[in-house]
Amino acid sequence: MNKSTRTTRQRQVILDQLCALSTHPTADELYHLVRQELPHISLGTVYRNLELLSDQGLIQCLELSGHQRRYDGSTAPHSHIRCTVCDRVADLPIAPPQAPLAEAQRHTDFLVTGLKTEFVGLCPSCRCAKDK
Amino acid sequence: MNKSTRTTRQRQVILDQLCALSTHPTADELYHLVRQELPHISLGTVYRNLELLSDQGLIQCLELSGHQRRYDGSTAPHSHIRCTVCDRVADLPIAPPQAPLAEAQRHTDFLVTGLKTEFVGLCPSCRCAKDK
DNA sequence: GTGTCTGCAAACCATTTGCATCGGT
DNA sequence: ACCGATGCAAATGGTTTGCAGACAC
Repeated sequence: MNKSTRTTRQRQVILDQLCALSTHPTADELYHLVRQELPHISLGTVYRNLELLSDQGLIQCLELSGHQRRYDGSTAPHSHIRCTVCDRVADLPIAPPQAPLAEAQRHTDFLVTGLKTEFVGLCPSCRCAKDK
Repeated sequence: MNKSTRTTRQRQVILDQLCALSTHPTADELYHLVRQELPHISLGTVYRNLELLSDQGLIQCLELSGHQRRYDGSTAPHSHIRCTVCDRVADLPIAPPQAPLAEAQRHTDFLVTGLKTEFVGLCPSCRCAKDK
């Protein structure tokens, strides 16, 4: 049986704000946004709620190869692309590429359960900066 | 023109040890190994050399979704699988899965340059632990 | 001798945690 | 009233950096 959770104002605002965004913010970025509505919220609370919401499957936690964790309000399956220069992340509305898990399984003593993919590239502004 | 680099004993030992391993060690794991040969080496030196060697293309730096960076003495193209429980990483001697970069490009204003893939699963020992 | 590299220790930065208090139920 | 959640601040842990002395060339 699952632990019961309460609907606090903090949790609700965090979820609402995240779902209203398509920028895949870091915990800190979201913290600053939420603070405009709840000026006394603490960063620890943001972290705790993001973990809880993602455990409940209401949001998605993106552990891409960048330096900071990012969060996505959409839980529908889609891909992501990350800018190799500024680490910005965008959605890519195509299904995550499939891979031959069965073939992979033939080559390892690990139990193969999945594949994580991440497109990489240059975001519009880093792309322009580079052209100069 | 590239900055010149010197062949120090530290750099050589780090490279040799890493290439002799197939365990994809973290900087800290490698540090402890290297210390058996060079007891006074510092962790900072290990980090600096790993970065330098990977800039030179002599080793590969793995930024998988785990918590720590890992390093691979082999630069030949191959895949990796990561244990979701203990973060251990192993080689997978199959070519990295291809993806339709051109199709991805049609859906984003990023300049798509590549795809990073990472198999995930359970390593033999975490798999056994789970069976109990 | 020049300029890179090292060891050491302190700094950094994202994330986590302990604790007293608050507030949903 | 109970117990989960919060705010605060300190702790953690991986990685980076400043600096004075050491060493490769």
